[in-house]
Amino acid sequence: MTEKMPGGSLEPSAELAELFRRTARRLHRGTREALAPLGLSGSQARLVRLLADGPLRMSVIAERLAVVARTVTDVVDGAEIAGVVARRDDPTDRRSTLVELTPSGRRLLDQLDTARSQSAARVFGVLTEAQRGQLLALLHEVGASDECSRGSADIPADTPDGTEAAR
Amino acid sequence: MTEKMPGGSLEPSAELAELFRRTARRLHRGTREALAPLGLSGSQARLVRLLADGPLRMSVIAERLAVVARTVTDVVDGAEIAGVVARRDDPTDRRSTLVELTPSGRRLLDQLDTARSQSAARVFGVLTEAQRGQLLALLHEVGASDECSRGSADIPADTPDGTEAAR
DNA sequence: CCTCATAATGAGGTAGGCTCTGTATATGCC
DNA sequence: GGCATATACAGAGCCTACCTCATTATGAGG
Repeated sequence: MTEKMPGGSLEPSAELAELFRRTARRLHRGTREALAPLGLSGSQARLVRLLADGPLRMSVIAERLAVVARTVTDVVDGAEIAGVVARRDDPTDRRSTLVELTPSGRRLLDQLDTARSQSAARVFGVLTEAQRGQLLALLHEVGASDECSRGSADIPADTPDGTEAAR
Repeated sequence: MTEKMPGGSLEPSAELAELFRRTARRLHRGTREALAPLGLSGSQARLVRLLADGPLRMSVIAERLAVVARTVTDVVDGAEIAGVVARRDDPTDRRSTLVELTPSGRRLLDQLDTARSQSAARVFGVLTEAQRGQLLALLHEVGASDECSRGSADIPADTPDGTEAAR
């Protein structure tokens, strides 16, 4: 199965990866176009959605968005400039900062949802309801195996196994 | 779980998009890590693989990689610096340039294949063979509906009302 | 007080795209 | 032959979305 196939045939996993890449890129583009009129980037939009339920600390945001903390600073910076979120001191810990939606950010929530649904539908709309369910289930399964390979917040010192240590 | 359901406005497509994004990112990371020891970036690796069957014109590469022509210049630049491809004049058309693998690039093909398979397997390995087939079929279907979003030619600009035009 | 951990951020980098502009070269047409 | 147009590439510069490393506050514990 790992032998190469002259003529362009690919192994299932590799082809899967290729197709995945393409589709993800299509989604990315579509999302960006849908978001452009709202003045938000994709990350900023995800941040806004994340804050719909209330203020969060930067570090919590990092974890939820599965990015390193430093990245959150930039995302929040951008969203703050766009006027959709605001930083506020955490009264319980003076080291940390809370990020919350501004009224204008809150008003955007609906549009964000619409934009996302529309751009997603442009890609997945060709599937039947049942197929979308299938795809969803498969992706959930694939995603469920993701626990130690990706540290949203670091995993600095002791990697238990080290199979993935590449930095 | 991390999603609330605001009146059911979270459609399956949107969740699909989110999951897709995450998985694609995981793939991307894995690929990059697998490629790092070979000294290639992901684009460069795709280029090398594309050239396995013989030299190609820049414009053809752009089409196959689904990027704009200008991007190919940079990818080829990088791959040329890495010593895995070389530019050559097209004898049949003095306007165009052919890109071909160097011997060292050709030697990399196997490793590239291995790296890709391994990193893809790390993500999709949790699925059964049948599930992978299912996923592949679904992605093919999704991808088949593409056609008009690539930035190489087209865009007939037939929406003069401007409400939806993002370009 | 001293030390260590944690929270956020400043500085700087990478990958992978994009556009707009400019410049050869080839070819069709008058 | 001369000119317009299409093709192919490159320079310059922008973007998103990440990353690492080092630094500054602050908190917690001995």
